Amino acid sequence: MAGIRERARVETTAEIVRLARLQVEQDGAANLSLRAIARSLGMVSSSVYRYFASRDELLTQLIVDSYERLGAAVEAADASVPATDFRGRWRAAANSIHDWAIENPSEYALLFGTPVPGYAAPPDTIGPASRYTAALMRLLVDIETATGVREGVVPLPLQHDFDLLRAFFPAPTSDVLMMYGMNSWAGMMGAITLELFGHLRNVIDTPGALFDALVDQYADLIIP
Amino acid sequence: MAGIRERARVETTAEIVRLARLQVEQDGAANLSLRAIARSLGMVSSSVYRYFASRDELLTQLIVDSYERLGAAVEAADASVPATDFRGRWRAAANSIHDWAIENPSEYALLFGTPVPGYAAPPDTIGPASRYTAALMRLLVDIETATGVREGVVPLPLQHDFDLLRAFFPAPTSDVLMMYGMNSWAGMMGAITLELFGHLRNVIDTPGALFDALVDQYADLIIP
DNA sequence: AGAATTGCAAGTGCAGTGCTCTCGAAATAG
DNA sequence: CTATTTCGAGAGCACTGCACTTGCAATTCT
Repeated sequence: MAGIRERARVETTAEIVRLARLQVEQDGAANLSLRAIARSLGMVSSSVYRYFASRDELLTQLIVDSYERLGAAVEAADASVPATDFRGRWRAAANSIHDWAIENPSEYALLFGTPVPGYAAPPDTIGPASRYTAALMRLLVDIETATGVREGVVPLPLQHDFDLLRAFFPAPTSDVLMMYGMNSWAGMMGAITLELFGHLRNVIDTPGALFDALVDQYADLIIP
Repeated sequence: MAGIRERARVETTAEIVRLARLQVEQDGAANLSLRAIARSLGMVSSSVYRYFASRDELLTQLIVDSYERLGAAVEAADASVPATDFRGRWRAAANSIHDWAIENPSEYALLFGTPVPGYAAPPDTIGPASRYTAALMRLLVDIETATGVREGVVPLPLQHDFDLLRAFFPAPTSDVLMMYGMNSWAGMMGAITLELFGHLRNVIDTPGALFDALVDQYADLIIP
């Protein structure tokens, strides 16, 4: 059952992905090339096609992998704090995203940077892509379940959007908290993007401190 | 004095930039090529070097142009509202960034998306790059000049960062307002980036409404 | 009229890209 | 122990480049 062939396939696939990630890191996702991977693998280009049907399929694999890793990091961070310590959970989750981005800048860029021209993400990516946001959403649900529903109104079109989002989660969440969640999500991703893509240079010398301070402000927003 | 040559030079330069922008739009900034521009211009590649010393210089010009246009849009929006209507000014400025991004997605991506691999922005870009933020900063200064200084403390490292930033502006601004400004900036850019790069798909059907709602929340933050 | 600007041709020196097809050697399955 | 599947290699197809320099002639400016 082990299968020397099966094992070889797994290893080669992993090696291809590893080299592809390296290539994306150095030349950007737009210049990912199966031939170059084959070359550094000491293989012939056609052989790589035994493992990935196309360049785009390989790219999709890279994206899915990165989303999964980010999602796992957020889930682990969230789980590492007592479930009722909402502020701690929020801080841990937010920091895990920030840390992951700083440690894997090219992967963050692959997920949240400029889309690759000519590449359209297939539906397979939707699930993995929503893993980290689902973790954040569960935190919101937990907060409101414990502390009571928030009163307040959001603009009508957003009410509909939030209704659709709520459908995917066990306990409902109020419009206001969802709105605060959006605020925090946008701010968090914006701060990371600005930092990682160099827009805080000559502006903020301690981006880590800025991020922490922002996360605290978001905590005040989502936790009563 | 008109100078047929001078005029031709200006026109050709503009045409090169126009075609370059088109190319960036279609294939991404990483694949910007002087040869391709020369081809669509009906010129020979070496001639383009009479106008731009290198590919990177052309790219820099593109970036500077885009920053200037964004800056001009924000300044115009800010100026189109009575100076004392702070909420109106904030809304106008924020919306002008959002609108500009939606109307010029590839330019927004060029400025705020993944940095071009192998390209380092020269110092010439710093000035233009800070034009739109300077406009926002002036709004903050105006707000605090009119409504009084905010009390409150921010983490120590940020105090230093804010001190350096303040040095560039006539009237000082409180740490707290600066912090709220950072919050709004990050949130705004984050929301636009998420929308433009497709991360709100399957999440929010009315991104415009979300942006407006966020801008209102930021207004509550920066305007007493 | 001399100087500067511009475009062209040609060249240097470097490459590739994605993807398909056939064929033989090996590993597995029956 | 044969039959099937798997996989790498090689060749090939269709498509093309890229950045940047040099020498020369025509045009425009001063």
